[in-house]
Amino acid sequence: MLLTLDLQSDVPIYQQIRQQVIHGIASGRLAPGESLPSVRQLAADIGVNLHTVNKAYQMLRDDGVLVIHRQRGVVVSEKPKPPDVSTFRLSVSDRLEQLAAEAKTFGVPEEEFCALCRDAWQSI
Amino acid sequence: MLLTLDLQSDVPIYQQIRQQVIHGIASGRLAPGESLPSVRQLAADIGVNLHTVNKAYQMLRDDGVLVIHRQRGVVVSEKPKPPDVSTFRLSVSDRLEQLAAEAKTFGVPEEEFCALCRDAWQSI
Amino acid sequence: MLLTLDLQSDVPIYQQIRQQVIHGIASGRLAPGESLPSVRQLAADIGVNLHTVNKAYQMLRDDGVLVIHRQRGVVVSEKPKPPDVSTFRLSVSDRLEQLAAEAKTFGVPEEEFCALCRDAWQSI
Amino acid sequence: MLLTLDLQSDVPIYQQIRQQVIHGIASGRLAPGESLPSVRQLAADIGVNLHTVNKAYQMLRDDGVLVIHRQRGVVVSEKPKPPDVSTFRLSVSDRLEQLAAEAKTFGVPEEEFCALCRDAWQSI
DNA sequence: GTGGTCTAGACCACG
DNA sequence: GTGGTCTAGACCACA
Repeated sequence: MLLTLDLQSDVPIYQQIRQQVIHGIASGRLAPGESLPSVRQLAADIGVNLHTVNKAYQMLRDDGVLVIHRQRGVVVSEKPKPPDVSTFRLSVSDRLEQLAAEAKTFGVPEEEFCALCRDAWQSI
Repeated sequence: MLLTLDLQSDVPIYQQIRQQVIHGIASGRLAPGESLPSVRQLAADIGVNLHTVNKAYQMLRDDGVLVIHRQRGVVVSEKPKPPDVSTFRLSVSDRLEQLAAEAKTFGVPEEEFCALCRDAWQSI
Repeated sequence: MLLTLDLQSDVPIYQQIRQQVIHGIASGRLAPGESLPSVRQLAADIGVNLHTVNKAYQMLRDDGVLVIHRQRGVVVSEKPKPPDVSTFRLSVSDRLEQLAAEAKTFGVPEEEFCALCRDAWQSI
Repeated sequence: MLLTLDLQSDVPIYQQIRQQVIHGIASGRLAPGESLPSVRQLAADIGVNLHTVNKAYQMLRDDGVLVIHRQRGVVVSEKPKPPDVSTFRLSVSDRLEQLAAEAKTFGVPEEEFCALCRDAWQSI
């Protein structure tokens, strides 16, 4: 498992870690049941503080994506499910609508936007 | 023009203002050439700090969405164009991919994601 | 608002803070809409680190008990509701059953246990 | 005797063992004088570390729930009594009050809380 | 060795 | 001045 971080980005590091883990699961590079490096290990690997990694792991645990196993360490959950499905859908819809509005304002036609959406899914 | 802000949100207020202006333009509620309230006016209307409104307006100007005339005030640009089209496309693609990965991880199938994308565009 | 902490307790400090805020709300000493001291202020008052207070505040925000207002600071939510009501009920039931089992094992009869429950509610 | 452990829970395993033994006694599934598996036996059965089981047994012995004979092994005490009755009552009251405060804060009315208490006792 | 908790001190975004 | 983020280093509970 390799994470590519941009320490100069305005996106918080723990968010980047969270996103990359989610992307890894979506793409299949991280299989359910697979182990992730320990907090300390990952922190050392990517050169950030252990608390930063821990925060990302905690968020992913709250999201139901990771399971913090007392002996087996950190593993990918078998069935990642958000705590509240309907809230999750609304959140996705909101962010999509905002993205769509931005695209439309800047002259992207509907067909192209839909094409971008399909491409995004495919490129995972 | 009515802005609905959520002061309790973790999204910065200036971002909310920016998003709502963009949404207004995308939806047609704000036509090109139309005037927006001055920084002072809007700040007073929605009860936020001058600097906050100013920051949002500056960002929208940098995005090519607003034109700020010394005398005619703040007006919606005739043809909003991002400073760098290819950068803009990449940014949209990135955010879409991230959204798609999140959806996929949480069990949303591809067809439903595409449907959500279309709905998002329609509901603008 | 006065918090009484036991720094020697095995209960984490941020848990104690959380419990006392909840107790304060239940007892009416903290009214909805009322402001709480800032993270730094409270940390200084009770002599703990700011991060410890922050963790407690974040948990209470996640529980819907507090609202972190961008300008008004930290205030008690108008209608504290757990994110998932049914999960909350189950959690309370579980903890009650465990408590009941402990009481029964140590010879507390049913009537007395129920009396203790009523007393507990009354003494809030 | 069957123990159901949740290795993913944030509750320490030795606590889970302790709770389940207490619950077993309260429910009558474990009768006074009945034998429990040895530390080694139980550890092997449920697949945890020796020390973990030992810690749970020691706590239960300190609580007066188990008697550990060098030859007869581990047996359920005839009349489980906490070392200090008044301390025990206070502890139960404290935890009940905390639970009640939490319930009240999250909108559970008094009658329902009392009903939950009765249910908890019945469902042992 | 693992994660959980706490401390101390720092910089930045926000309003 | 507020909370958000990150770092560094420490101790402890758990297994």
